[in-house]
Amino acid sequence: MEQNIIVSVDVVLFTLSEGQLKIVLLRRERDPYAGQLALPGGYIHADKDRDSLASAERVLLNKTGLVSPYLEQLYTFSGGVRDPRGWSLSVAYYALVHESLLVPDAELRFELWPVAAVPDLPFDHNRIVDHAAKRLRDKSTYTSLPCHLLPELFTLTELQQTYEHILGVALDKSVFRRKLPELDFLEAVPDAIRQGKHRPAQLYRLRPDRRLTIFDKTV
Amino acid sequence: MEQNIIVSVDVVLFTLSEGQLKIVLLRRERDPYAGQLALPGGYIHADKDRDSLASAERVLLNKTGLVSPYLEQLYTFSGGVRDPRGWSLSVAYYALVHESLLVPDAELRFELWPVAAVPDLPFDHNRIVDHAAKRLRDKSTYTSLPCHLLPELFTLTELQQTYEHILGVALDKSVFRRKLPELDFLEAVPDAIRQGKHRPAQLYRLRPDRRLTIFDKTV
DNA sequence: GTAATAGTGTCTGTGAGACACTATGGT
DNA sequence: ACCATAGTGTCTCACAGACACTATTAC
Repeated sequence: MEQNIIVSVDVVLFTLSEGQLKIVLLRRERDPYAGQLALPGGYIHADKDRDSLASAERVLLNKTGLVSPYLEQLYTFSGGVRDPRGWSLSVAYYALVHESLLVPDAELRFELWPVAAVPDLPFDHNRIVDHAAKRLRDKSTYTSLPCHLLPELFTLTELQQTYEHILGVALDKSVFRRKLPELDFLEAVPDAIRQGKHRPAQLYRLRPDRRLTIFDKTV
Repeated sequence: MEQNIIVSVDVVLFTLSEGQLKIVLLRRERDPYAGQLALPGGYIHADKDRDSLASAERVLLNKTGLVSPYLEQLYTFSGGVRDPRGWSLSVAYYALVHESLLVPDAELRFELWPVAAVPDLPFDHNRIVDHAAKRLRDKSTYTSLPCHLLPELFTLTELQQTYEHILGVALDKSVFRRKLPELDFLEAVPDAIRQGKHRPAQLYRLRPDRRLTIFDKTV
């Protein structure tokens, strides 16, 4: 049963920075494509990893130093031509984190690139990024997914802007505020008020038991 | 780079029979679990298969003798405990065919089981079936997916009944007929009329360029 | 004629969208 | 006082749902 298949995971790690959707890329340390920017990825270790999700968590921790609160399997890419080493299969995941978790580190050198301007990547990583961005956008139209790009506490205006940045369209404030509470995946944090130059705003957080709420309507 | 991972594909093949959603199961010829009912599946052959989709097509052809007009990747299942032979990874696919394509064959012995009453299956095949059924139901609420369970030509009433069988709810005839044409994934076949005991019905077919139409509303 | 299925017309309530409005802070 | 942002009220149009209606066949 000699299959000679290279089995790995790759992770598309999204964050929102400077009002743009961005992903984490890092310079490959080894061949093939040593020195080039690519997605965080690595072999599945059958001796260490419970399953491919655990592999993705391990890769993410090793390469970016973080544990993502949201990590979901995206799609599996495979074939004989995607990796010069031979027939390969990669289970792709995508993750969402708030920018503050991406602390620059001398050891872990990663870069943030806008999804709209990702450079040419080795393997079929551009295809993976496109697939992930489409999934994120599609799923954001009918789920609470964008919450995971925000810090733990956030205002409704910030949440609305997050949806707008991902979807690329302006949303009506009144409509947005009417719909979201009905879906009750948010809870107002008592006495938590965002102070600013103007009228203070109520802070909300994602209900712990509602990490991904699916709406029956579009947002 | 000795990974010792068993890499395979499994296929959940759906059809509609006797007004019920059913799947194809077959008796395993080899160990492990020889003689037991399980999903059609097999190793990925790196020397033969272009990618895992090609593996799924080959497995389907070998085990059921058919080429499915609709075949989509479902999810990848993996881990150290799902197969007694060791750490394994299976890319699961699901397919939809009209009942007429499932011709019983002396060589290829497969059985049709209602999704609502699938027996205990080896590996994590019950989980795969559940995942596939959920995907089919979810996706049927906002896409033209159920078309693929019908023959090439069908009436609007048959299409409506197909949606009803999958979704498990009754739909209003008038609403259904108002919505579907707007989505123009169907075309009326000129002079093709279904004759029966009563008023004849116009026959439709899926537009070849619209194999999977995604609605912006629910059906 | 009746029965049965195909296919259409019409009313109504809900809710998305548009947008004007009020509220509350800083300066 | 004014500005900026937070947050709400209200009108309208579109459309899903309900259901009654017409149309066309077999008998």
